Amino acid sequence: MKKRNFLRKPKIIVILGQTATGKSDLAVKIAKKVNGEIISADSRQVYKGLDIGTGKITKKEMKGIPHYLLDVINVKRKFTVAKYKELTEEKIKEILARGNTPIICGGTGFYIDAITKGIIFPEVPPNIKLRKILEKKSLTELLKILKKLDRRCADNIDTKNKVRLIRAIEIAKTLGKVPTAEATPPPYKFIKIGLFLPTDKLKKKVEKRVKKMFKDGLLNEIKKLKKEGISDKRLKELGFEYYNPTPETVITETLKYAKRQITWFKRDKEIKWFDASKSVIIKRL
RNA sequence: GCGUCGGUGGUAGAGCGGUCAAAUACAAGGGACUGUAAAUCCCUCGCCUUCGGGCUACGAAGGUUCGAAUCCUUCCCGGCGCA
Repeated sequence: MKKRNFLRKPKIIVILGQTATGKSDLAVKIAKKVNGEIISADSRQVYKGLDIGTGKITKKEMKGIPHYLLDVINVKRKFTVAKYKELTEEKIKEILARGNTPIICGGTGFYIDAITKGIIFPEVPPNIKLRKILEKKSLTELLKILKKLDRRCADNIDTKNKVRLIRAIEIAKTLGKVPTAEATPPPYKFIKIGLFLPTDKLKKKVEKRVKKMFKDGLLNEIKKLKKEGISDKRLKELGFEYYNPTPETVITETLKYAKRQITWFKRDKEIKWFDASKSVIIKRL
């Protein structure tokens, strides 16, 4: 009995899915039942000061459950998946050491996969200077550069995707070549719970949520960011909520994003999906 | 009422005798994704298809022409100007 427990991989609960489906709520509920501690998986909630626009959970809503990977960096700086992976793996270990259950909760599929599939990122941090130079070049120019550095990679890359081309060059320049995709399965057992809503219900939920966002002072949040010296360009990067938002644009953009999220999650067959409008869930675990 | 400009695919909007099922953008649908990921990129997008093509389409009906979204006539609808 004892032996089997010892050999079993520690369990980690993952709650993912579309925006506005109530992931945070569910995470807190589950955390209460299983001595859980929550790690956010949201590429924007990591920033301090992006609260209303990102729909960040409030202190009150946390109901005393510890939350991590929220507010870990200044908006002026840039966060990356690799950093996310590093910090999250650290947190997982800490939580497990305490004898609690880590719960990863969020909608950024790439971040979740980084943890869950153990993606190994080549150790080449972004080179802003280089990127600035490369950005001015055309696709064919970039491809030519990459071809010289790493023929094989150039033959396989999406030649129309500038962002990817630039990153490949960045890696090849420092490593000599671009390593093939790598991953090591993490020593955990992930239980993936996906939340979704039927289109009409999602729409209503998003509308409600966006209205509340404006009522809660999204515009003030933006004003504050601007006062802190955040440029328009940066605000744009932070998402459609942060650049000249109106309730209409935010609603339609959110819905579009929700669809893209589904495209991402669809290919992960380990996810167990639940209709968030039907309040079943929990139980075993 | 007269004059004038216009009516094009889900929307906006090109085309103004053949190369037009109709540029482009957006919306929609599908997909990719290994350090920007709410990012970035790709495909499909009238109907049918044995993927060669076939059929129906640019407000409506006629007409001119070998050939019309494109020219003419009438009608219907909308904007503007004059009464």
